[in-house]
Order: sequence, then structure tokens, then C-alpha cells
Amino acid sequence: MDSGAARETLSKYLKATGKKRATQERYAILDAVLDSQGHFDAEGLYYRLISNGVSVSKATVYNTLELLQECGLVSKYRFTENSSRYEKAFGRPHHHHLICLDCGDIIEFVNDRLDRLQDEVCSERNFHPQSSALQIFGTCAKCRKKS
Amino acid sequence: MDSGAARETLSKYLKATGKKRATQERYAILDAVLDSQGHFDAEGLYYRLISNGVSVSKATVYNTLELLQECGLVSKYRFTENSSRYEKAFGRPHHHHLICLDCGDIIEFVNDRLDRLQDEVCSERNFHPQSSALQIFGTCAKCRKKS
DNA sequence: CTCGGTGCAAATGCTTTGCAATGTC
DNA sequence: GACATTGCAAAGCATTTGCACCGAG
Repeated sequence: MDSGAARETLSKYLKATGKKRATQERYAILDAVLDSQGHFDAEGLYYRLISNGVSVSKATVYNTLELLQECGLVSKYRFTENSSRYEKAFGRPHHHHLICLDCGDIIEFVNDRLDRLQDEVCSERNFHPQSSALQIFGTCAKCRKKS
Repeated sequence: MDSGAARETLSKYLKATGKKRATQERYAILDAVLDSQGHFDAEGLYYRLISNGVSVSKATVYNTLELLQECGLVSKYRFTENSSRYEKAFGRPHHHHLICLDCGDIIEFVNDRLDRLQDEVCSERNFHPQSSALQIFGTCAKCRKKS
């Protein structure tokens, strides 16, 4: 993950809009996102920022996550009730998720055949796909061993 | 859609738990669900009940939708922020969704190859699937014509 | 008659918003 | 300087909960 390139993506996006400004907060939040491993939520990101001495408000975290989503640096998911999960999307291939209902683990996988099949379905229906999300809920190998 | 069979499914489920009771409200809500076409939300179902002269509270609607989900009569989805969508699941094949970002239309499709491919992915990872949801977001044929 | 279910309104938790202060351009 | 962005706390919204009453078993 190249932090410099991500910052440049954000910077270009901000300029492209002609209105949005490059603030310290936005870059600080981007850095925190890039530091993250796997999925995180807005709350967690906020506390991570605070405990690193970065002073931001939750509102700004939410706003900036939306902004980062717009420029493709972050993906947002809603696997369960009452909480959105995010992940950095910079330089990552298109992937899907296996979600363990026991331990809550999220396992990512990539499958070209699956993606191609999706495209087929779309062209059959004359539907122009923009993004897609496949979630498979079940029990992971770890939890199956346990029980 | 056979309303009698659905009611029987619910009845059996209630008895099987040994604790849950068969109330008028639960059957009234089930009926309203069976009457529905396509996707609906809790709020809409609630108002549909009220305007049909059935007196229930929102809390009961939510509780019952959860119950109907447990016994497989209803599926719940979360396509967008801040609102869950439900659909009757009784006697319906496993299907996925194309969601139009322009008009909000939800198009269902069935694809065996896709389902088989998903199973393959799971067994590769020793993951035991229970349910899955694929959403493809984009623009539908109708909206592409318009623009 | 017992205990699960219901209705209501208040509570919850995530997310957004209004407004004055701040910092970018 | 103009105006987008921030911070804070308060508001919003879908959903849940607490509790007194009701009704299924």
C-alpha cells in the first residue's frame, strides 16, 4: 500500500471538484485508514485518531469517510445491523466476503470466474453494473473445529 | 404462493419452540407479508396493516418480521443506509439482486452456475455456507434508455 | 392461572445537521 | 477576505426496550 499515491489520489479528487479543500483532517484520516488492517468502523477509526493525538470530531470522520468513498479510496459495507464497516480500497482487487456467524470473522476472496459470471448476468439483462457485493454467511473452518 | 402452507409453517415453528405463542397479530402480519409484491419495509408493512383495520404496534411488526425470518418465511436485506427491506421468502428459489442506482428498482435473478461457484469457493476454504446475498449495483435498461 | 406477547412511549445507537469558529484558497 | 470545513452538541431516524395490561395455553 503506497501512502503517497493514495494521498495524491485524494489531492487530485479534491482539486477536480473545484470546491473541496485539502484540510489536515482529511489527510490525517486518510493516513489512519491506510494504517488499518482489514475492516474497521467509524467509531474505531475515531478512537484510533484520538489516541494518536489527532484531534478530529466524529462528524468529520463520517464526512471524510464518505469523501474517501467517493474517490474510491475506501469501501463501505453493511454486513450486520447497526454498524457500517469500512476498508481501504486503494490498490486492492475486487473481492468478496465470507462472514462467519459464530466468531464474526470476515474472510476475503477473489474469484475471476464469479466476476465474469456476474458480468454475463448483467449483459443478459442489459443492466450496466457499477459495483457489486457478494456476502456468504456461514461458519468458518476455525469455528467448525471448535464445535 | 399458498397462504395456507405458509401459515402452517409458522404454526409448526411456533409449536416446535415450545414457548412461542400463536397470536392473532402474528398471523395478521404474515398475511400482510404474503399479500405483498416484491420488497417492502417495516414502516410500509405497518401502515398497510393499519389501513386494513388491523391494529398492531410497530414493535410487534419488527418482532414478528424477525420471527418470520427465523422460520424462513421472510428474507431481510440491507441494500442502503438506514432502512432494511424485506421480502416474502416462502416457496421462492434462491435468487440475487440487481439494484438500479437511478430509479431504485430491484431486479431479481436466479443463476445456478453462480450458486455452484459460490459453493466451490466455500469448500475450498472449508467454510460452511448458510446463506448468501449478491447485490449488483448499477443502471437498469430503462434508465439507460432515458439518458 | 401463568407466563409469553402486545402496545405505547421512551430509550438506544449510529449517523447527520445547525451554527459559530477556523483555516484553506 | 470569502466561503468550505470543522467541532460540538443537539437532532434524526430506524429499531429496540421497559413495563403494565392482555390473552393464549
